[in-house]
Amino acid sequence: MITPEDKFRSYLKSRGLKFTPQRSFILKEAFFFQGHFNVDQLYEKLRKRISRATIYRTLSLLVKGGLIEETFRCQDKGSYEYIFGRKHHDHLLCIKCGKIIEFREDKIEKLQEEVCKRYGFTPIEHRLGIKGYCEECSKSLKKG
Amino acid sequence: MITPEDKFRSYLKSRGLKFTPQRSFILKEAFFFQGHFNVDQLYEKLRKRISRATIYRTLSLLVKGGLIEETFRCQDKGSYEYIFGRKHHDHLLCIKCGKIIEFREDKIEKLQEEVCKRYGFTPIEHRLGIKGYCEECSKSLKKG
DNA sequence: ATTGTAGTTGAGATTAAATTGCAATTAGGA
DNA sequence: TCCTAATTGCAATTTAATCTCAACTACAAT
Ligand SMILES: [Mn+2]
Ligand SMILES: [Mn+2]
Ligand SMILES: [Zn+2]
Ligand SMILES: [Zn+2]
Repeated sequence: MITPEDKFRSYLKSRGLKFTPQRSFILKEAFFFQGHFNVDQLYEKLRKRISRATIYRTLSLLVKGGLIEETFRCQDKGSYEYIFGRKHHDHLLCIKCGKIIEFREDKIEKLQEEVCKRYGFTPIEHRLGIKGYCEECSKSLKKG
Repeated sequence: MITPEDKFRSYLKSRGLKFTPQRSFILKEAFFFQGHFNVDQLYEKLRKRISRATIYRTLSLLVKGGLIEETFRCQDKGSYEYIFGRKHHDHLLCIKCGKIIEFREDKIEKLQEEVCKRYGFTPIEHRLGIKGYCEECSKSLKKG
C-alpha cells in the first residue's frame, strides 16, 4: 500500500531532492483539506512553522510529483486540489455562494479523446469548469 | 444588422456610461486580433494613444458587454478572446509550441447540460481546455 | 558516528499584473 | 451652449508569486 508520503519521497529522490520536515507538514496539511485550498489557507495553518516562500516552493513540487493539482483560480489566487488516490473529476462552481460540486462524466471524457484524435493532438491534462447557480441559489433567485 | 459597436454602445448606455474614442479604438483593435490576445499585445498597438489603465478598464467593460471573453491565463497574464458574432467553442492548447486549436463538439455541450440538470445546477458559462501536444509537436517528440 | 556537500529554509527584496486616487478633461443630455 | 457625472492618464499602490542569499540541514559516503 503506497502512501502519499511514499509517492512524494520517491518523486523527490528521483530528482535528488530532500524530504524535509516542512515538506512533510505541507503534504499532511494539504491532505487534511481533502478538497480545494489555496496558499493563504495553508499558510494560516502553518505560519508558526513554515514561511510563505517554502509553501509556494513545496506546492510546486507536489504538483510535479502528482500529489496535488492546480485547479481554477479563485479571486485571483491559485487554487489547488489534493488528487492522490482520487479519481479525476470536473467541477460546477456556484457564482453566488461559492459552492464547488464535483462531477464525473465518462462520456464527456471519451468525447474529449475523440476530439483530440481528430486533431492529432496528444492530451496531457484537461480542465472543465462550469460556472452558474447551484440548486439552492437557483431557487432563491427565482423567489427573490 | 447589429454591429459590435452598436452592442457596446447599447451596453454602455444602459449603464449610464460613455462611448469614448479610447473605448472605440480598443474595441476595434480587439476585433482586429480575431482570436486570442492579452493586454500587452493591445497596449503595444495603442500605446501612443491610450494608457494601460484605460485598456484594463475597457476590457472589463467589453467582457461585461458580451463582446469579449476572458479565456485561460497564459504565462500568468489574463488572456481574452473576441466573441461577438462567433459561436461558442473550446480549446486545445499545445504546451510545447503554444498553438491554440479551437473545437466545437455539440455532444459534449449536451452532456454538460445533462450533468447540470442532474445537480439542479443553472449553468451560465463554462470552459473546457485540454493541454497537450499538437500534431507537429507530438511527431517531433517521438522522433527526437 | 562523523563528515562533506548539495539542497533547503526564512526573511526580506523584487517582479509584474492589475487596481486605484486624483486632477484635468470630456461625452452627451438638458 | 452649458453642466455635470463619467473618463482619462499618470503615478502610486496593491498583491500574488518569485528570487536572493546567508545560515542551516538531510542524507549518503566514509
Ligand atoms: Mn475537485
Ligand atoms: Mn478561441
Ligand atoms: Zn450556490
Ligand atoms: Zn505544438
